[in-house]
Amino acid sequence: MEMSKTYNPSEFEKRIYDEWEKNGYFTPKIDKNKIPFTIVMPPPNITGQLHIGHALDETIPDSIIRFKRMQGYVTLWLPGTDHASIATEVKIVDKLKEEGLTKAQIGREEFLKRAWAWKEKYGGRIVEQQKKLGTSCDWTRLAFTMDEKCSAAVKEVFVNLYNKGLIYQGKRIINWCPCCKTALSDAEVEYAEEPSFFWHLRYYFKDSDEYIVVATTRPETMLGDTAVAVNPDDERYKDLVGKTLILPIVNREIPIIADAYVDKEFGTGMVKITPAHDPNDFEVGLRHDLDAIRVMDDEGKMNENAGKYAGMDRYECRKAIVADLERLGNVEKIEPHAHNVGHCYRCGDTVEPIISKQWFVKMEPLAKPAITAVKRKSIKFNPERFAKIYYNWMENIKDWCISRQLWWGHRIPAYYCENCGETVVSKEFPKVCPKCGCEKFRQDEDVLDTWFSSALWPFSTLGYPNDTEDLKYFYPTDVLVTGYDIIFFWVARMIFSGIEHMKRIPFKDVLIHGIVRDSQGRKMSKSLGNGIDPIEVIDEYGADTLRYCLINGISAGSDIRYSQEKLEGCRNYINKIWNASRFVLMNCEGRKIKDISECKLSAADKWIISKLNSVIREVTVNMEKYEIGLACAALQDFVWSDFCDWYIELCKPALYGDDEKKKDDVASSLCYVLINTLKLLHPFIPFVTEEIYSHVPTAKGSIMVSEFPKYDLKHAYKKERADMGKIMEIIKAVRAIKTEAGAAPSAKVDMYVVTENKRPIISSETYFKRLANVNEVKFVAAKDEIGEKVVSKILGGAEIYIPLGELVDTEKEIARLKAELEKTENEIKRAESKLANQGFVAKAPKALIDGEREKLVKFNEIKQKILSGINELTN
RNA sequence: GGGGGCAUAGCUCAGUUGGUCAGAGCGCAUGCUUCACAUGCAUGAGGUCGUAGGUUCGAGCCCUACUGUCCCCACCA
Repeated sequence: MEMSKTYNPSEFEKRIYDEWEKNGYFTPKIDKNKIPFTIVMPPPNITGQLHIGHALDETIPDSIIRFKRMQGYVTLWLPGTDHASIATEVKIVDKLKEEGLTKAQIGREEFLKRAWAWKEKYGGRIVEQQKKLGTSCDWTRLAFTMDEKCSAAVKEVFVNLYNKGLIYQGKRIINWCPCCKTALSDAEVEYAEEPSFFWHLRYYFKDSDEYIVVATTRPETMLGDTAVAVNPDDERYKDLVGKTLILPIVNREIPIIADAYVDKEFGTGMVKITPAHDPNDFEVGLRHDLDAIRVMDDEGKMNENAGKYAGMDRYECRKAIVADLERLGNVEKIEPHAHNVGHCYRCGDTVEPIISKQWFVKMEPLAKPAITAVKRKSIKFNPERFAKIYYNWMENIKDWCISRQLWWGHRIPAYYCENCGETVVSKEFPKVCPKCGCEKFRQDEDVLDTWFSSALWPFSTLGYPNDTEDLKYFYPTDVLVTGYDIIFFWVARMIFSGIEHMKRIPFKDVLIHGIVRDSQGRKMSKSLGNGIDPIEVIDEYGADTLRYCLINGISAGSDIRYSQEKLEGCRNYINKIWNASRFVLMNCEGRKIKDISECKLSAADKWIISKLNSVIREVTVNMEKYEIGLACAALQDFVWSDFCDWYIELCKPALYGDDEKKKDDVASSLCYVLINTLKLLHPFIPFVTEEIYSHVPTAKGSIMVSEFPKYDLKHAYKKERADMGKIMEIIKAVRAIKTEAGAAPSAKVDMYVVTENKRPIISSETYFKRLANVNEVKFVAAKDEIGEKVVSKILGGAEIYIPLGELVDTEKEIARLKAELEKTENEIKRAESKLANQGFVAKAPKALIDGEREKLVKFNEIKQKILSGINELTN
């Protein structure tokens, strides 16, 4: 089948993906004699649709895995999806709301039924979208964080950590989202500065008209105050410690205590202490044995401890309390104040610090070896600077609140004896209470933080806790590719989990990428409406174009900008590849395509083979360093400039000639370069390369499982490379002469050459004819043999003269030569001053000094030639 | 309050261990209907590499300070 005239990706992408999948190319065959290469995919949420961030997140590892697969590794790219506890639950609740129902009304069992139905319905959607992108992951191993495998791992890990004392239940201050009605971990809270007020309140002493002033940003919490604290070193208040205050409105007696936590300099130096609603106050409360009085319920409404405010919403209550305090004369002043407020990362509601009984993971013992692993470079962050961010988090880590008051998720495997209240943590439902022998238990109502299961992903998906073949062969994985936004949520937790439970790091490299921004550098967001739907882009431009647009020119850790112009540029590049391939294949038709070792190769053939050889090395080296952007850039330069603009043009004289044998040789060389170029390109733009490859007569099978090109010293061809460089320089010079003189590029001209090395020029005459529209190449000993009306270009080692007759403007030519003279003289000056520098001659490497000397000689020669040229014209 | 990124041609960005490194793409100008491609070809204009010092024979590249800008972390009530 012929290749169609234009690049039309929609004609083949789907077909090709189906072929790959049908042939099982994505599924590795475990082979103990070969080296595995493994990547686990960051599991997208089942609530999600593929967005541009996913597209980037998946194109990078896909390029890496395709490269490694072609290099002969046994590659596994393991895909999966995440149950996304809160995100999914919120969606289900919303849907219930539309039906006029609540969670409580339908009950846990029915709710979970609906959640699973949701998963069945939407969980697969993103998978189909990933396939459109060309992701070469092993779908036979598709995992889900709540499938049997992963759930078994979660239970195993929970029980083990509990038995080691690393999971505990405690009543502590946690972040509470009144909207989602669940506890959150510290990582799940996002802080944003908001304009607010600083309320300065008067608290009177017991039986006195005197008062002190405390400042607060959350006046409603005063209902739960159980003390006022000052710094023990604060001379101003030393005498007040131990005195009793009367809490306004509530009329509770509260003491003034001394605690080092208080900053003397800030505010009034006196702090109201609310142990139930502030993490610091909670600590103070513990130290001073204060009561913790909760005044807010789980919905963010004031509770029975709030007296007459009970039932009010927290903000409503704030207003009411401030009004009441003002009326009572308890407000000293109110000043504007920018306040850092925590928000739920899922729903955006303001998070309340609330005292609550939750499950926690004790972090310090887990964090320590995880820090060491990175310090020792067992795990390497790329770019390295993200290791710092990681250390910063890990070294200051606090215990991880893992229980969530939700239904969708891994239910905590803790059971309470109905009789004596004993807690039993076990993988199975317990039979007998170890304490009282009773047989009745109820399971903890809560589920685990979504990230608890994500943390186990690199080994839970491979079969842990069972010692499976997969786990033995593929663990630890090789590289984790993800965005910097989830280093804390995910990367850090996988690292300590892998070390703790597998006794081995989960991956060797962490490749961090940035986020995709719009053309103006803004984050893509729903509210701005500047988001890009990757599926629409794929439908219009093809998956390869989108992929290339995302990875071309990226560097690790940096954000990238997406723009229509860039996208079109990438489409044009692929179109270029398409058409160059068409040209090669058209010229291979009916020809005898031989191995290049059996061909008589021209200088141009050897030149391109040598260039190809270099780019093979460059791509390979960069891909091994995960420098995808550099690999793409080097390749694009080779393909467009060397291969298309030069080599194909250099081949045309022979292809359009009548030497059939020569035509076979040129076609063979073109075909060789094309095949290897396609292979180099395949990891980045897999569809189009596969499609073209299928039309190449000498190519067999799928390019996806073909061997990646290898650098070969035999193909260095140093002499031909230098010769062709000279030829190309002359061609450019002739073109430039014509353009500058205002001659049409198509104007046939004679070319006079003064040179000591005629050989490469003689053998390249056809190139000058074809690429520079040269009539005839004539060698002369000196310029005066040519006559008047010539334009000259002095190159190192050759002088080029073109007689242009009437087109030669003597004045213009003199000016041009003078400009060139100036450039040359600058070069000479530069070289001279360098060589005059004692330090340079004494300390610089010899090759550099010699190079500088050679340059000086060369430019001096050129200078003389230009000078004589100017002289002649002036006379 | 800590920590980090970025600052190079009009725009978006490359510049690996300091020595042809001043680059690419887009845009711009001029010229091309040559049989792969106008989603193209050719030629060209454009930057004292944020500012000020320092190290070095030699600095976009290393060090220090500053300015601008973006981001992350942190309990300042």
